[in-house]
Amino acid sequence: MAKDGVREERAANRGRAADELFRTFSEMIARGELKEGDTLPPEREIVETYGVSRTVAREAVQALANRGLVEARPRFRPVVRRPSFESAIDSMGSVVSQLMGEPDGVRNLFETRILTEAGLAREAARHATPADISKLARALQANREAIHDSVQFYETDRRFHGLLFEMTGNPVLIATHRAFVEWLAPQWVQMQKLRDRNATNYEAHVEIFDAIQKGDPDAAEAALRRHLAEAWEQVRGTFK
Amino acid sequence: MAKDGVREERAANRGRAADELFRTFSEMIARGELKEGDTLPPEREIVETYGVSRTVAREAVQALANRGLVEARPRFRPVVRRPSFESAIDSMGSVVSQLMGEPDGVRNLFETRILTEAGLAREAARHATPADISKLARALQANREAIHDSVQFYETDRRFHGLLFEMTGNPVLIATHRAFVEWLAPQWVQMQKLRDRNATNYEAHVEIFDAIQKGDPDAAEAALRRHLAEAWEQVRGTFK
DNA sequence: GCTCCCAGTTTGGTCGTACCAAACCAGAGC
DNA sequence: GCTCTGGTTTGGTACGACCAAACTGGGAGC
Repeated sequence: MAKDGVREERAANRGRAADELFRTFSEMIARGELKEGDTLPPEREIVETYGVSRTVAREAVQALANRGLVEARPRFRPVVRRPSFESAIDSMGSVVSQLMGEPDGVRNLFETRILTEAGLAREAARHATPADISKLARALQANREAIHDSVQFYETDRRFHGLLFEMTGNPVLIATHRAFVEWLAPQWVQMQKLRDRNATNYEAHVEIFDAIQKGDPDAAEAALRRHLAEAWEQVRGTFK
Repeated sequence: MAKDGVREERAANRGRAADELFRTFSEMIARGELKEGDTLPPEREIVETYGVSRTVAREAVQALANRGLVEARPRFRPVVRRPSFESAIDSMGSVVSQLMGEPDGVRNLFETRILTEAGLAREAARHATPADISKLARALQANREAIHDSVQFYETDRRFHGLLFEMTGNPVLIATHRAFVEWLAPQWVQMQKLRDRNATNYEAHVEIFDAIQKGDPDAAEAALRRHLAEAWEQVRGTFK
């Protein structure tokens, strides 16, 4: 009863041949048969190799692209991208941007950022190496020099906060920072014009840095929370 | 007229008609024209309304489904799902599972969990309401009663930790917990058999609870870190 | 021999039609 | 009122065709 077997398999798969093809390719990528930078076969070749229609082949490739496992551009063979937490977070992008519509969405995300970064500040205060400290010092210096250039200040601000994430050497956290920045950026641009805030924010960074350098987790967390809470007030202010 | 609009737009974009359609629908969802639970039009109707081929219509719907904006099942009209952080994290699932292949992937993720949960433990110690405390107490009680049933213990364990996330009332964090559990679960099942560990883990939970109840953030964090670090050792042990 | 250009080929994107199977629906027959 | 039944709806799949842009190879011109 081969037919029944096929039908059963289909039923188990919710009846989608494309899903099976999708799984086939993702497993190939997982196993390393398809390495980063490799290209998928042309659609017409997939058709022939796997005995499916081009419809199915295309759907599978689209699914791979949607999940960030391959990068597909018109008229180019899809390129395999080894999945990173970055690409994972990328795939959330469009969904998250929808959530930003509601004020609570922004608030919740920001709150999460505060919690995460507060933890990182403590971590930094406890485990920062001299090399970490000097990196932070340099970022702080750059931040100070950019006080009168809001665009530049934004960059150096981002860099300073980003260092807290990078110091862990944990790609998940590094990707998380990128996500925070990317998702919250739209809320930020509106307040970039408040130049007088730059000096205040720089001072806050100094406080955080000092606490980390002294190895005082409580002070580091407190300073960071003050800093971000203040930033939140500014964001919320431009809302209402 | 709508037809001409669509065609013009496409000409400007030089391709990717499906992306246009995708944006059209996601904006409808964002604006609330399509509410949670509503159904998308049948594919053949989309074809007619927007003057595209069924290929394009299907691709757009598929993209919506991949992003978790709609839920599509064979032979049923796609149902609109208001994007939640949960669905966003869902869309990362397949990518993340690939990353778990590398030991570092698991470690990095677990490290992130420790950082997050340590922060939550502090938060709980400082801001837990009597209601929160009693919820924790009940979870702890259930945890104790399940010491001799590993499956049940796993459930109550999960619940106890989950409460730390839920206490914030922040859906981002709640979804994060679900993600941690889901992604790390495969590493967990292998160690469920170590029944003697249950008692140890329960004791750790008690420590955490006590610290929270006393309102001692440092103790709460320390207890939680000890607990998770120990769990990590167990996971790593089953690896090598 | 080298460069440059052009026609033919590859490849993804779109369209249209056709058919299937499961779910749905409405009316017949009891 | 109930069940059975056959037509309709709807998503899934298959072919086949055409387009536009990128790629390729080889010949024209220097």
